[in-house]
Amino acid sequence: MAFTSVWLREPRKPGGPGRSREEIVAAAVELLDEEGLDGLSMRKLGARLSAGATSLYWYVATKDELLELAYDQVWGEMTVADPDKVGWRDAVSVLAHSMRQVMLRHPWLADLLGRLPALGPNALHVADRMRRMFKVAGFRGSDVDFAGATLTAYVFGMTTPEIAWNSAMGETGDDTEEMRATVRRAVAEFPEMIEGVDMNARADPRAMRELSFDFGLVSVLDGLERRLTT
Amino acid sequence: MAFTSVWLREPRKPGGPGRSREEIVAAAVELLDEEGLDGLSMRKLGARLSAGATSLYWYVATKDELLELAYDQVWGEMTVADPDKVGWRDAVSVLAHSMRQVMLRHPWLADLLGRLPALGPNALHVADRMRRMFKVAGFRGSDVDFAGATLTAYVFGMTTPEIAWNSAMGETGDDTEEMRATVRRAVAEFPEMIEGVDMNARADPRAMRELSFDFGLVSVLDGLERRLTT
DNA sequence: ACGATCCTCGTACAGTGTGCGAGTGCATTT
DNA sequence: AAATGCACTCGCACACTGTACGAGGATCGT
Repeated sequence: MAFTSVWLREPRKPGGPGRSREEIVAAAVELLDEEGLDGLSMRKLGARLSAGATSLYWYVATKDELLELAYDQVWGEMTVADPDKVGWRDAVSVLAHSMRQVMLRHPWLADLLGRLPALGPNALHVADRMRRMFKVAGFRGSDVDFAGATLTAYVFGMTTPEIAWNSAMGETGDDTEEMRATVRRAVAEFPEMIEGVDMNARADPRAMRELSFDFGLVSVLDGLERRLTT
Repeated sequence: MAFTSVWLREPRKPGGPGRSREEIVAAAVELLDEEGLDGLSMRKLGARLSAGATSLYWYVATKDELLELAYDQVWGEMTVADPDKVGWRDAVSVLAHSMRQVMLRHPWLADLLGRLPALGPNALHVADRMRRMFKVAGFRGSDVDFAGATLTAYVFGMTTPEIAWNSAMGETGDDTEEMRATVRRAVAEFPEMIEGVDMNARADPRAMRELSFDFGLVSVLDGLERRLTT
């Protein structure tokens, strides 16, 4: 059996006197936020809960299961609007921005996206609502899924490099003049690139990324809308 | 100093009598293709080259550097067309499909995308050519970068879950009836989702993903094109 | 023959996930 | 009250990881 997931098997009975799965997952998310995916180890997590490392294995079968739980936990932070009230374009747009914000808040999410199936209740809830949005928009049949896949692909694909950039820059936030110089040297032989690097040097990176995200989002929404009228 | 990269420092002089960086990187790519990102360890890679694990550290400062090199290596597999000959839409479309194919061929790529800066020569070459494509299309200023970011975001965001799905399904390729049943149980309480799952059950997954990719790609290209006319 | 330089690798250390089995405390049954 | 059983904790051990260090070998210019 190649395919397993926490969500496809019965959990242990809750309500016992010991620790709970919830607080373990909450602590895991905390630790992940503070130290990143590599910073989460069973021993460290155990220490944070004043427990032995192997105690956690009573509540969770493997570390991967724990990651699945933490993963779904943050899916719960996405805000989904009702397309019947605000219109499908606004609803989708709000969801897209919300996804981006959640990813920026939990940078380790990007690492998990490509590795875990999104079968948790929170992830399914978001997917369910998104399907509704695109049905309200007028999509039918497989196109509903296609449109949803396109939207999430864009958001994840756009935000993932943004996160990589943030963490590469470390805590300083902005890129230093020195490092911009070395990058310029690296792209020296690519004429088109030099232009781009020089342009970006004069701009506020954070605002630039916001602009870039909105530009692409509007494009994607326009492109999807066009599928409806033909 | 938070930011480092192989590409921003001088490499060791090549041409010595010993092993070369090239064959190490080539072996690393082989091993990655066969066993995935977790399957690559310095000891295993050393064994494959009939060398001690720590010998490799003469050519490469850390394992992360090696990954950066392997990463850029496969960027070299992308095929870039000349937009002056085939038109920008075709050129971009060919590149997008090529990116997807390369990712499917080297599934570990998806894991690295969010973690490494793409500063290698091959990655820069692709970025350079893509800039050209969008300039030929008519984009100016920052919009050139925005359009490029949108396109790559879509391709990576679409292909990454596809890879995750493939590897979750393991070698069987297709999803079994049994597992489709368990998934159906997981989504039982989300009305919109059930419909989607049932629909997909009757379709060939591989063809479906191809369709989905093309649907989104056309949408993105249409959306970008619309930015030009306003 | 003698360095110097390039290159290899054994050993060691701190860290990882987790299987196993012994131990603790509480609840229920006898 | 005693005994049984269950829920839970955790120390130890194993196989594995990346890589710092330093001792050795090989090849070359002189």
